[in-house]
Amino acid sequence: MPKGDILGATRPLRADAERSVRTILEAAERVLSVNPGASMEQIAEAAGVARTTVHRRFANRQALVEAMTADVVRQLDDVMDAGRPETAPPVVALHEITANVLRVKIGWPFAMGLVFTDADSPAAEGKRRVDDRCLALLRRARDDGLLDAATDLDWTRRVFYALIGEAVHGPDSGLEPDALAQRVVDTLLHGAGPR
Amino acid sequence: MPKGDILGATRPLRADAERSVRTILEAAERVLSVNPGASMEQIAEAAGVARTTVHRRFANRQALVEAMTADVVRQLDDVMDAGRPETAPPVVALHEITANVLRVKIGWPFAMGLVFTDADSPAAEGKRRVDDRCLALLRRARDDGLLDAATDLDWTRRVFYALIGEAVHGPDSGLEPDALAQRVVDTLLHGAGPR
DNA sequence: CATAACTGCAACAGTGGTGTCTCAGTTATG
DNA sequence: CATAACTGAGACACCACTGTTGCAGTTATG
Repeated sequence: MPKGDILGATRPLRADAERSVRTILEAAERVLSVNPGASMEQIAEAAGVARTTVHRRFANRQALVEAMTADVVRQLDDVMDAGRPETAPPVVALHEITANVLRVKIGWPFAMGLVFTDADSPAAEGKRRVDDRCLALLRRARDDGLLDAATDLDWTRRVFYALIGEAVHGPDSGLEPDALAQRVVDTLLHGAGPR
Repeated sequence: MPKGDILGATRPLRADAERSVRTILEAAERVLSVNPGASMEQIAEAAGVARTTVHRRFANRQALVEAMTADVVRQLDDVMDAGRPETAPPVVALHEITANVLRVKIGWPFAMGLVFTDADSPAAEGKRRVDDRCLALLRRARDDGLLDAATDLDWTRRVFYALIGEAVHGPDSGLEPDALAQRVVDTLLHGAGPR
């Protein structure tokens, strides 16, 4: 009775089962983002599915959560690709990537939170890859004179993440991702001081 | 058998009991900052105290957590007072307050996290007071030309909080609070762009 | 120093979540 | 269309945590 998706050694799921998995993942995100300690029962209910079905697809809570973070990391990878951080002009890539990451974060706040706090999650190496590409982009930005030459890139990257995290909170979370991205990038580059 | 500290209607605790309360609060912070879902048992163990004693002082988990957040909010109040945000020069107050808040946050990361995420905690009105004073300080800073005239103060405040939150993470959390504060304020005012 | 307060320990019932199993009914798929 | 996969439902044992009580021994305090 193979449940884990550990290294694709399992036969592919039937189409409806695949759909179940998706539904459960999305319901879990909705429920856990409101109450991180919610029970499997509550998640199942939100997914419109029996609790046993959840356990059929995910051996335990941890497996479910790991699937969520893995999914989000995959989305982040896609988003990075779409932004062409290695080739596009730094400002453009920065804005593009920011807006798209915001989109992901708005839809998956819980999973994103985990990816960016739990250092020892199985999605950690994927996160590191994203970090590296982000860092490389910032280095390009600095070489272009967009950032101060003395800037600590690691700190800058963390500030960047923090700004993204902050942009989705509060009263302006309903704004267009592009508008939010504008604000984030502007703040990252210039702060709140006079121009 | 009065347990709650609700509105000081209870007889003052004996000196050793008072000490117990403190020990438990500090142990709870230590344990919960590592594992937010830790059991009362684990907290009691970390405090070097029987589990029943924890329950004697705090009716339930919620009461314990609320005591922690209340304590932290009180510390924040003190810190704000010490910074004289209404009278001292804005730059000075900003730096002073940042450094002191960092000190609090380093020692009480879990409770601080709650205060700044849970909007409906009983410490909410205390938090709002802190928010207001912070906002007033930023307004003074803007009037002094320290911030751009068009700056959205609410956004700036949230960025300020986020930067403080970020400063205590990562590899530099061991730095002097003053050095961290320097970095936070500098980033808040100028961002990462060229000067 | 006498008393009241505090503590540890052991035991207890209650609660809620977890993970598993079976089975009957439905649905996708070659 | 025959088969294999999937689902919901009910039931089950299990477990960890919670919150309370009683009691015997210790400690602060007037």
